[in-house]
Formats: sequence, structure tokens, C-alpha cells
Amino acid sequence: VFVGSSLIDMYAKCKRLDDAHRIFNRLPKRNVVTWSALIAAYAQRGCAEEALQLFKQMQQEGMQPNQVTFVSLLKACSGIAAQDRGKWIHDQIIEKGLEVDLYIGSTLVDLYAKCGDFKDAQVLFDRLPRRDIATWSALIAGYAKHGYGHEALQLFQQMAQNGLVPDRVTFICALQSCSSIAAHEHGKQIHMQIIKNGFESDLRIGSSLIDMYAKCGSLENACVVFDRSTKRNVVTWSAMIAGCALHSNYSLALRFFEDMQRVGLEPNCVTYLCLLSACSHAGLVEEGCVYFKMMREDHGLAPTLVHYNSMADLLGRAGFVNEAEDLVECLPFRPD
RNA sequence: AACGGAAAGUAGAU
Repeated sequence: VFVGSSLIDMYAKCKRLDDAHRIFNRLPKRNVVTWSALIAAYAQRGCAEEALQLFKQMQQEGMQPNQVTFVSLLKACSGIAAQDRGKWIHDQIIEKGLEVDLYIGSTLVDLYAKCGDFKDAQVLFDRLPRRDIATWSALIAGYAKHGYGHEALQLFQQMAQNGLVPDRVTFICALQSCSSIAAHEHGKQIHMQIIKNGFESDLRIGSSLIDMYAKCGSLENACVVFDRSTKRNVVTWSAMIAGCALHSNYSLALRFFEDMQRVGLEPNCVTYLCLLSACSHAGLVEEGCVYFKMMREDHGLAPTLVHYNSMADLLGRAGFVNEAEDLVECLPFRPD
């Protein structure tokens, strides 16, 4: 049973869910870990229906779920914002008296927050006997995701008052909260805390900082963060190009686009989207068309629906309404 | 042997 469960986990972590399920079907003996491993695998890959289906099958066979099983099931529900299904799982958790579990509590907060039900999320949060940094982050991220930047930042401060030290995830959530409401001063303060906590060289924190400053109106500070950074990857550069686009600074965007290639980095789909956005904001139709071609011809990147959308935006903004219409009609995708 | 907070950081329109 141990070997079988490990095999399922291994195949799942190699993204080979079919093989994981095949192993599962062939096992002569299964315990709660075996079931939970496969349910977790589906939940993590966003296959909520499969996870819930397995749970029903598990119950039919009389196998009792444990904390881990429930956490994975809740995650499956929150992944597709299925509050009704989540509530159904929640009821069973209450029946078993498992709501007090730290992981289950945090995942429940995450579920309600992701679904935008802040009333239930808050009530639950308040009655949990144990909370850690992930519990707080789940609520903060939920508020930030739904555009409640002020509430998110307030919680972030409250968390510190409760003696909890933010980690990378919490900092990124806090920075995103600042971005969403252009809270420049809060952003600067959080930046100082990041330095104090030694996270400034983190790649993800770095691009979040660039994004935050640009969205808070300071392309200058975004450039300062970029210049001071010691590690940069394609996301760092793309965040910078996105910032230039937001500030309608096409020439600077182009300079970053060229420099990133000079240091040996390949632009990806998002990089091109940032660049197209820069062209669009600057009204540079010809340049935009050049880059649209270049992404396939020079970098082997097939334009996706969002790239076509961006081109339609570019043409439409510049007054080429007919051309934009033609583009939408010839779309190799279903338009959204 | 299985589990929680980041769409794990960057992009369009509104």
C-alpha cells in the first residue's frame, strides 16, 4: 500500500495523472492515503469534478476521509470557486469536528475568500482556534483579488500587530493590494519591510515591487528597483516593459525589450503582450504589427487569443476600426 | 507514502 501510494504521488507530481489513476485502479489494497494522494493530485491540477467523483466513490466503498482528504477536496472546490460544493464538504467537516484543524481552517477561509464571500470568511476566521501566516494570507489574498485593497492592507497590518512575521507570499499579496488601489505610500513602507526581512533579492518579490511602483504611478521607482536588482529573469523584464506601457513610454519599453535580448534572455508570450500594449498606448500601429509578426518568426511563439485581442485593441484605438473588425472575423480562435 | 495561503511574480478590454 505504501509503495502504491508513493507511485501515485510520483506520477501525479510528474503531471502524469492518467498513469497515477491507472496505478490506483490496479492496486489490490488501498487505504486513506492512497485515496487522498489521487484526490490531491486532481485537486492540484484543477480537476475538481474528478476529485469530487473520487470522493463519492471512496464513500461508497466505506473508506473514511481524514484531514488531508478534506483539505484536498476543499482546494478542488476553491479552485473553481464552487462555493456550494465547498459548503457540502464543509458540512461533513463540521460533522466530524475537524473544523478546528489548522490546515482545514485555512483552506476553508481560502475557499470563502476566493468565492468573494467575505462575511462567511471573516466569521470563520474569527472562530478558528488556530491561525498561522497561511490563514491570514488566504484572507488577505481574497480581499486583494476581489479589489478590496484597503481591507487587505488593514489585515496585513493587523497580522503584524498579532506578532506574525510576513513571508514572501504575504508580501506579494500586500504588494498586489497596493497596486490595486495605487497606495504608493503603503507600498514604500512594505518595500522597506521587505528589505528589513531580507527578501529584496527574491525574484518574485522583485517583479512584484516593479509592478507595484509602476501601478502606483512611479515608473521612476520601478526603474530604481530594476536597476538595483541583482537577479533578473524574463518576468522581471516583462514587468518593467509592462510598467513602461502603462506610462505610455514606448521608447523605454523598446529599450528594455532590446536590452533583455542583449543579455541573452528570450522574450515570452507575456513579454510580447506587454510590448503590444506599449504600442497600443502610444498609437504605434506599424510597430505593433511588426512585433506581432516577430513573435512567431523570430521566437517561435504562436500568438494566442490574448495577442489577437491586443491587436484588435491596437487597431481600434488608433481608429482602424475596419481593420480591427477584419482581424476579429479572421480569428483562428473563438473570440471572447 | 498524501494535504493549506501567490491565477507562485509580469500582459489586453472595461
